[in-house]
Amino acid sequence: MPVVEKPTETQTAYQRVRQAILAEELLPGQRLVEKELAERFGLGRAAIRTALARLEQEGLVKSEPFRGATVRAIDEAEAVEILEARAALESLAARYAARKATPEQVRHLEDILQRMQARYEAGDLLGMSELNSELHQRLLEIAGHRTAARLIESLRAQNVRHQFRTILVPGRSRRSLEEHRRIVQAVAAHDEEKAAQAMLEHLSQVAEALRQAAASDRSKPNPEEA
Amino acid sequence: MPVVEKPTETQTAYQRVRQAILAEELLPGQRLVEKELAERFGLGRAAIRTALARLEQEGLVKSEPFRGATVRAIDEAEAVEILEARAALESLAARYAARKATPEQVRHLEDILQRMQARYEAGDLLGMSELNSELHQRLLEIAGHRTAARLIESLRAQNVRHQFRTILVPGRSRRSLEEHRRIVQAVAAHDEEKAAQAMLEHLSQVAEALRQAAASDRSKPNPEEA
DNA sequence: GTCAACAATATTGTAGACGATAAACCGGCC
DNA sequence: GGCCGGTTTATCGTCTACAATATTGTTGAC
Repeated sequence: MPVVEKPTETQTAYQRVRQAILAEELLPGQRLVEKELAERFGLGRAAIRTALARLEQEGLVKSEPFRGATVRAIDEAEAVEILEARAALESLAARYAARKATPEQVRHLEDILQRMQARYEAGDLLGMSELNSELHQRLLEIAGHRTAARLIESLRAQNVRHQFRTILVPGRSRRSLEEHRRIVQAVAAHDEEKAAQAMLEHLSQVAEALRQAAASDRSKPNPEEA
Repeated sequence: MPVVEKPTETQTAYQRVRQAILAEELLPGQRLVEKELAERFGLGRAAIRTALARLEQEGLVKSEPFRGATVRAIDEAEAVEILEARAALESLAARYAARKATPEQVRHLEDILQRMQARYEAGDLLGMSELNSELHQRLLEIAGHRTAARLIESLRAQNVRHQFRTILVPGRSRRSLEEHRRIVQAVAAHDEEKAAQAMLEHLSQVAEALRQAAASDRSKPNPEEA
């Protein structure tokens, strides 16, 4: 019999609501009525309530007294801020990864890189983006810096809605591939300084691409967004 | 008549408990029984409950299902991690501060620096530490990077218990003064790169001092800690 | 037709009771 | 004396009900 610790309602509430926000089933600005969510997920209002409190602390939800909670809307300027903070922290993590990576871990990173290359050549930008996330995730694990990891995860969650807006910037995917290659090379060489620098530049480039994408959106805005 | 928005119980609960932890009235490892806290602060258990949830998300409290919450204990290794993360983020903030500081703001920074110098010459290490905090705080305000500011504040809160352990390291205060001077100079000169670098080095030095203090603690542990 | 006062409604904030769980306790057995 | 089983207790997790508040809708005067 597997030891399946029965999770408490509050925990599942937190995860379900969080997941719904990350999956964009709940959109920014949307009201989060406690009773509604309770029924939707088959949970009690108390559970939803504390979940919302935690999510607010995490920055995914905004709530005002007696007026309820909404999914926090993050505009372009803030998305850039978040990316900058991520850059600072992931740069730290990359430094740690360069210090601690084992040969096997390096091989794994290089494997991911190769698969990214294959997706790039196949023109599969979405698949590339997934591998991108996997690479960053793996670097965090190698770094073993739990404080940085926690913060980065939180920042990444806040930016889910903006994560795909850069991949269509012309030439971006090619440069992205190159940036990742430099990061992995530095980690493989245990060059801490270079790894930190490469990661910082990489995410700065992402921020720049996001600015461009946002600027292009402003000239021909997306009609889907009512 | 001033518009004193009557705060809700949950909000006051959050602030009171948080304050109590930061003031070290509630010590690491100490149990946080909901009913006790409710009576102590004259609030309902529900309010305390959500306050604890938020504080857990913030990293100040640790709680396990059905076993209650405790003030999270942060050991030396984690304190160093937290300082490193702070360094990365405050470095970013210093870069922004260098970019955006007005002449008046620069004067204010220099004023704080002068007062630090005075305290240093008077041998008033505690006063110096206060001005230290004020300087960092002021830099954050000048930077105007709210994402970084939020994270830094959270990290600083987690390290309150370790913040004074470095000031007795021999020669530390003199070097600290010099490090701050370099930061302010770089900001005054609007040299972003230099400001970021100076802040990174400063906090790395603090981390180093903390390691030393911890090592010295291990050779002759403090008898006060039962 | 517009605006202000007021009533009705929806939703959150708070209180208290009850069931669920884990730790502490107790008694019997070896 | 130490260990295992059940029992008790403290505390948390959840539910229900009610009070407080903001928002919406309605009425009436001008």
